[in-house]
Amino acid sequence: MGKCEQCIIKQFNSLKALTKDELMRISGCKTSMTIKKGDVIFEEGETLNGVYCVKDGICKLSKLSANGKDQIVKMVVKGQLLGQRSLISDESSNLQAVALNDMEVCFIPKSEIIEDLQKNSKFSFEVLKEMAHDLKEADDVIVNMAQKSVRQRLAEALVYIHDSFGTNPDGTLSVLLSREDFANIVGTATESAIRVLSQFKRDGFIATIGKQIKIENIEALKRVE
Amino acid sequence: MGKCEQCIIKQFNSLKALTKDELMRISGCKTSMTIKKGDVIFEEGETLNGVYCVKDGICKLSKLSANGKDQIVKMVVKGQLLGQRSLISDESSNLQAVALNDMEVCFIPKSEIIEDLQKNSKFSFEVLKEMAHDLKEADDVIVNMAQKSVRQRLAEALVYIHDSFGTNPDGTLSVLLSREDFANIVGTATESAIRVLSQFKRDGFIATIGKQIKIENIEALKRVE
DNA sequence: TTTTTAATATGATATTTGTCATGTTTTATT
DNA sequence: AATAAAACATGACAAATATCATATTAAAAA
Repeated sequence: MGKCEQCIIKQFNSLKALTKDELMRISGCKTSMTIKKGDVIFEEGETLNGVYCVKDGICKLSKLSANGKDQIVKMVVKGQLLGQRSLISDESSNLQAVALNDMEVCFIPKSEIIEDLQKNSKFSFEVLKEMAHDLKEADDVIVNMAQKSVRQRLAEALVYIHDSFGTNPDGTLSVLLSREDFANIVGTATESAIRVLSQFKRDGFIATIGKQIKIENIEALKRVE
Repeated sequence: MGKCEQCIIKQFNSLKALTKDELMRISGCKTSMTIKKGDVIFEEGETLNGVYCVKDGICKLSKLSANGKDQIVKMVVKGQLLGQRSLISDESSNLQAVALNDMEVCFIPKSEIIEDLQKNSKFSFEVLKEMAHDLKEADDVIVNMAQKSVRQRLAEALVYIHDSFGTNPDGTLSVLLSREDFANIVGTATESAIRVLSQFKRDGFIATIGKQIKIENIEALKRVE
């Protein structure tokens, strides 16, 4: 089992603010685990007993709406933490987390991390900064959902996924999402998402290889209105 | 000028976690101010030099969308803080704040409060809890925007405003919003918001006295689908 | 490989929402 | 009080999106 003190992943999140001693203690009680693509990491309403540090892979955070559709609220990648919000509010999870890839994560028990949050103000300030960033992003998503068309939102989602999560050697998006996932990010019916993607393909903005998507003209996607 | 140590407002926000000494220091450098209804407290993109503690009144936080419409993201009332997010991220404001009532606020300079955030971990943990709560609410708004109809969103907005901000003696909502404000909360065209309100009136869910709104059947509004 | 199942795709149509025009009421100003 | 300006209201129509039906294709299982 790897040691937190030597783990490079923590450079990308607020755990970097912990002292060497704190990291050694965390290291001693953490659990490394592998999560398979499609597996549920935690359910909406579930009580979380700690946070996950994502060492590899990517997952989606979604919430079930009254109409039976899942809305994807955020995607969490390698380097980020998962579950901090619920931990801090001391509430059950507001969202469901499902792996989009095979993932490697470390689970850190609540008791250990809460103590550091309350004592190490450098650490809690780092977590605070991350949360402030997430809140800004969430506000921006609200405005987009409320004011932009499905076509615009889908174009932006493609650009976001391309820029944030990168591409495979053949140029296809490295995160493989179903058409339903795209619909659930954008907040529309699966058929509508498919129709818009088909249109983008006809326009030459994207190409598809099976369900894989390759962005052919990112500037055109950015210009979509 | 009032003293922070004796101010009851702070019981409603994270300032309660400050020590007596810290409060006395804050008290010495804060500025009390009155803001008139309709006045802009800060603009989107403006650099904030501190936080506001709302002693009385209410304001809206909104963001201008590319299509020229303002989207109201949150409302801040008596007892709450304003501007913490930008302060923590050390970025210019993502949102515009406009008073919906005459307001009384205290302005606390950034330099004073940042110091406490970094040194008093009890305080930063309280701010963290507030931010976590805001983030949860924002996630819920995203899901509503994406998955619910204008009619549902407007019904929920009325219930929310009723339950959170209360009513006048005559039963009308104590926060007086224009039809345009309602449209900007719900994320729809002003005409659409007006139409839905008219329908609610015809259905007997609400009554209107000029632009004032009185909720007649809150249960029916909660059941709207 | 064959069969079965799930995902993707598209047409037809209904519903929701936006836009523009225009009239009415309320509020502010002279 | 008279006038002007803003906010509210509603009709007519257009555009966007959802829904249902049904192919088609791709993936999984036998």
